[in-house]
This record gives sequence, structure tokens and C-alpha cells, in this order.
Amino acid sequence: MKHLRILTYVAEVARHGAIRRAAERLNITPSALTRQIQDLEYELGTPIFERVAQGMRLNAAGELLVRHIRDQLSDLERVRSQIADLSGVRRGHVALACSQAFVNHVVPDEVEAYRAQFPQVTFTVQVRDHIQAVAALTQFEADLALVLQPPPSADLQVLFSCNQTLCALMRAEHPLARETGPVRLRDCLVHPMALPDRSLAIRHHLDDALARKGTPLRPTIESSSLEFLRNLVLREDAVSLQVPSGIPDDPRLRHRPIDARDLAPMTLILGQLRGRTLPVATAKFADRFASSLHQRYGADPA
Amino acid sequence: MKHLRILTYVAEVARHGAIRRAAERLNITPSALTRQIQDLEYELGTPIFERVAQGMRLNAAGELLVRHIRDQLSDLERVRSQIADLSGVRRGHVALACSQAFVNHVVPDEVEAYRAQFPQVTFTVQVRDHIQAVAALTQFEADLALVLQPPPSADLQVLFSCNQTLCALMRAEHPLARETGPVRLRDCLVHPMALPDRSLAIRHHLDDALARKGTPLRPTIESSSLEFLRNLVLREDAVSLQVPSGIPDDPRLRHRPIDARDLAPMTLILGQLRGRTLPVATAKFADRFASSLHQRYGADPA
DNA sequence: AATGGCTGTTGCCTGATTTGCAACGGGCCA
DNA sequence: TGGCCCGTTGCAAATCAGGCAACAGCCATT
Repeated sequence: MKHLRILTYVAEVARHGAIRRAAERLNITPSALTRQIQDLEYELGTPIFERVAQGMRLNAAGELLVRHIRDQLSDLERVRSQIADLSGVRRGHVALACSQAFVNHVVPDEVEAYRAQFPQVTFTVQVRDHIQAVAALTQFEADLALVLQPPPSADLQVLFSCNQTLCALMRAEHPLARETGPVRLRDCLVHPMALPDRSLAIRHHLDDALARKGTPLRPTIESSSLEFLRNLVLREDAVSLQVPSGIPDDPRLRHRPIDARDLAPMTLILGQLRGRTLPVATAKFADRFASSLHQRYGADPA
Repeated sequence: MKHLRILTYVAEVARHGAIRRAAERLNITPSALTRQIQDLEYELGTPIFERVAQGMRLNAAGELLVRHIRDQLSDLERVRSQIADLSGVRRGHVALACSQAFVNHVVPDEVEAYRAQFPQVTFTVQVRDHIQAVAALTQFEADLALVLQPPPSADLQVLFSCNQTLCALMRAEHPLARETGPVRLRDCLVHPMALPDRSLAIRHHLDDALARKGTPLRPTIESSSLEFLRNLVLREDAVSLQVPSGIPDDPRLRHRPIDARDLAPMTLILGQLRGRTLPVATAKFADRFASSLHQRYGADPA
């Protein structure tokens, strides 16, 4: 859309806080960019950026304008999607921010299923922690977020939620794998623990629970990568703690839920930015995703 | 705002249903206009107008787009107004559609009072009948509407409403002017009646009431101009029926309310388009207007 | 059936706007 | 103090929107 060139310019400068960096991203020269912004400021009758030594920072007027610009770009996307929908082809783009736990099968399965029916729909999937995922929604960098234990936020509108019981994860030869069914946390703690680090919601949840009990937590291995932890568990008799939706279907792995007396379940949430009307393709995908999660993990307790 | 040139082009063509007429309004040539629209349609990947012999008609995609354009223009106006507000000056524009009955003192008084405090705020006041006034809101041609007996509409959000009792209006020398206080309708009907015609809500209200009673109505003079009727009443012993808010403060005129047994009061409504966020200046004006109407005409019965 | 009036559209040209290039001045930090 | 990054400016090239005039199609009136 040609006519909103200037608007994307402003948005990009606001994002990068510098004309030169923004110009590079936009494939134009800084001079063209600075002039466009000057023109716009002249039209508005007020500066929208504060010129500081390090670059450009939005002022109050700029904040208002940028919010409008983002709303508008998103709204136009919605309209275009609706228009494409009129001619029968479902086109569009879905930007999803999700926690690491869902890159195994939850998200890929869903994307595959949707694309099988509507191949014209494109996807971007960003892996972010629970805090950043919600931030991505408010920044219009993502349309949907699938996360564990998101921070309470007025901006987050829940489309689906359910409980996820943490599971002890070990290799098939592990002593704990001889039995099935719930396992007590204390029985896990006698083994070397391979735990998510504090960048992940699982660890926060665990720390909170243990802090209340006064049990000290001494992980043998910490990592920000669930995949790394799983690979490690395959190599020694360590135990990891992960949510069921994040555990791949691997015959060499076993998992048993942690006894409900030891750990409360975590909350899985699919959400969007409150008040935003999503493009048809995105809304449809969100809809299906919610009902598919419902089938997998049971009723939405909300 | 330079960048939405194309959008205003589309809106104008949609409004006039013809490129040549729209081009004239926009002070450009039809060729420039047709090319802009072709470019836009190319960008969207679909036509937005149906070419018919009589000109251009929006198709379904165009309807969606035009709605988006109107929303966006209105939203930008709101943002600009907010930005101006940051620097302390209250700037902005108020577009009001009102019934003829209010051009005497209600609206001019209010506009004058507001402009005395915020001279940077500009106004357009369109006189429309009750139907068209509501239409003006939905077409984004007006921000506010002040009307009598508006048609029930989901698009109309009431900001203030009150009752207006119809009054018999006559010159000071008229026999009916010898008394004050309520007057029965039958006492009016023995005199020549100078009534609003069916383009005005007052007449509809009157016709409805009389149709229920079976009383035939034989107006001696009909007019779409309340002002004309008043001028006529000054010249002979005719009686007109008008709402109090439309009667000027003229020593040569007298008015007496119609007895409540004969005619139900009419409803005066100040409203805006439902769901629309008005620019600060407009919202502030609407606010004041509502409370000023409250002072003049009493409580909002809603 | 022909004509005149309306519609949108197209080719060609001109003027305005936008962009790129290169250079400049200013703040910051080693 | 020198190097580096920042935004900005003058000037020239490229791009784009606009105007003019001509054209084809539809429709009602003659």
C-alpha cells in the first residue's frame, strides 16, 4: 500500500530509535527519511520526535501518533484479508508468539493442519518467554500468543486456557520409569535434576512452590533450552521437569505427572490483544486452534 | 495529511458515484482520478468499483474499504486533536447536524459560548431533518446530531435527551394570546393553522396524534420552513405549532403549551455515532452541550 | 436509426515530489 | 584530540501525479 509509506517510516524510526538504522531497514537513505519526518512534523504542527545525541526518541505526540499508525496498519491488514475472503480464497498472515514448550508438536501440528486447507495463509512463529510474548501482542508484533502462566495483563484477552500438570521427564531406563502414574516430587529430587532456568515460566512456577514449602532446590543442570534438557536426560539418569505439551513422542523418553499434592498445575493460555479485531484468516486460525487445544487438553476452565 | 490523498479520492468517488463529479469536487482532472483508483485496485488485487454506464458503484470489497477509510480519517482527526491538546491549545472541528428548530438560539448560543473559550475550534452546522441527521452521523458527515424524535437506530448513541412540549404560536394580538398557560388543541383548530410540512418531525408527531383521535387536520398553510411560518403568524391571526426551543425571543410573538391531554411531548435528542471516539474538542463540546441542555430543559429522562 | 450527452479510460507531456549522493556540523567517548 | 555515530542540508537524478485532448461505450432523446 503505497500511501502509508510515511507511516511505516515513522513506525520504523520509532522502533529503532535512529534514522540511519531505520533507513537501512527500509532500504532508503537517511536523507529521504529525515525529510519525510520533517514534512510530517510540519503538517502536524509539532515535532513527534525528540532529537537526542543517540538518535530519535518519540515524544508524547509521537506516542499518540505511533499508536494510531499501528492500529491503522493492523486494521488495514484486517480489511485486506476480508476483501480477499470475498473472492473465496482465504489469504492472510498469522503471527504467533509462543513459549518454547509448544514448538514440538502443538504449534507445528496446528499450522500444518491449517495450511493444508488454506495454503495461501502464511505464518511467522516467534519463540518468546511468557513476558515477552504478551509484549509482542501489545507491540503488534504478534497476533496471537500461546504461553504458560502469562503475567496478568489487561491487554491480554484469553481465547482458551487449560491446566497443564508438570511432568517428571526421564529416559526409559531410568529407575523412576519402572512405574507409571503420578510421582512425588521428593522421589525426583534424589536424582540429578536438569531444570529449565529462570527465563522459563516452568522454573518460576517450581521455585514459587518450593519456596512455600521451604524445600531448597539444587538443580544439577540448568538451561534455557528445553530441547537441551531433553537431550541431556537421554544421556544420563537425570530428571527434568516439563509440561506434557512440550514433551515429544520419543520412545526413549518417559514422563510421569508430578503428584498434585506437590505442585499445582500450570495454566496454558491462548490469547490475543484485547479489543483488537483480527483479520479473518487469523481469527479463523485462532478459533480452530482453541478448539483443537480443547480436544487435546480438555475444557477451558474459564 | 498528504498521505491519505488517495483515500479521500476513493471516498469522494464513492460518495458521488462518478469519477467526473468527484474530480470536480477534488479540483483535479478525471484522468488523474481514474489512474489513482486503478493503481489502488491493482494493489488490492481486486476492483473496488463496479463500472456501470452511469458511473462507479462500490462493490462488496469497496464497501469494506470505504468503511475502513472513513474510520481511519475520523480516527486520525481524533489523534490530531489529542496532539494539539498536548500543547495546551484546544484545536479541532465540530460538525453538527441539527433540526431547523434549533438554529434560533439553542445551537448558536452554545457555539458562541464554546468559541469564546476555545477560539481555535471551528464548526460546521448542517440543518437536516431527523432522518437525514442520523444518516449524517453514519456517513461521518457529522460528529453530533441534535434532533427531535429521531428514528430508533442502533447507530445512534444518546448523549442527552429530554421532552419538548409542542406550543401553539401566535402573534401578541391574537385572541388566544389573551390567556397564558396550557391551551387545548381544539381551541387552536378553530383558527387558521400554519403548520410545518411532512419533512419536519413536528408534523409527523401531530399527524400521528390526530390520526389516533380521528380528528382531521386541515392546515391552512404548510411550509418546510419554521421561520416562514413564524413570519406568517406575525401577519395574520393564524396559529402555528412549534417546539419551545425553536421559538425566538420576539416580543411580537406569544406561545402557549398544548394541553398534555391532547398531545404527548416530543423527544429532543443529542447523539453521536455509537462506538465512535470523538476528537477531544468535539467530545468536550458535546459534554458541555449536554449539560447546558440539561440546565435549560431539565433532567435527562434516560 | 441517428445524435448528443454522459460515462470512464488512454497517450503524451509537464511540473511537482521523492530519493540518492556527498558533505557538514554536533555530541560522545576513548 | 581523533574517530564514530548521530541528524541534516544542497544539488541532481528519478519517479510520480496531474493536465490536456482524444477515444470508446452506453443511454436517452430526436
